[in-house]
Amino acid sequence: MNYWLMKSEPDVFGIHHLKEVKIEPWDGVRNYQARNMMRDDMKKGDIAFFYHSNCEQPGIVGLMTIHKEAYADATAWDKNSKYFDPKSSPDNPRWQLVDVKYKRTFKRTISLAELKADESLTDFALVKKGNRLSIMPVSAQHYEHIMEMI
DNA sequence: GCCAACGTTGGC
DNA sequence: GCCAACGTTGGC
Repeated sequence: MNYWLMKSEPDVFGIHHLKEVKIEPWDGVRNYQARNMMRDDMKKGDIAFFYHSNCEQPGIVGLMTIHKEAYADATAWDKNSKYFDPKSSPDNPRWQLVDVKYKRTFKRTISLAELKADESLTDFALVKKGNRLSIMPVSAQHYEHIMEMI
């Protein structure tokens, strides 16, 4: 069992959207490190924190599970998609995605400020300077600790 | 293979 | 809206 954190802008796709649709392909990841983690390490049943980025209160807002393991991201060869990438094609897909499934919304947002201030989380990738990865692994210890902060 | 230019992320 | 950080691109 692996734990993850996945970022999304709530104006584009927030946890309330996921709650409505239940299952969603996590499309649009165009970063190799993030792709590789989805492709190589994410397993069905893994748990992921849903993180709201680029918004009034950035932070962790809930939980989801990995519902379907990695497969090709078809938005990459859709010319009308904002995620279009001319270098990807159905024959040679460059990008992949997983399906995520809604699990729960926390009764409050665990803010980035709070996570940064927590001494147990100083080596958590999210709070490190310059981190821009939209998908990152979370250790079991960090997962347990964050769950106790709710 | 180097590196400058450029684009994106995302907090503030 | 600003800008630091950092990834990618492409000329050489």
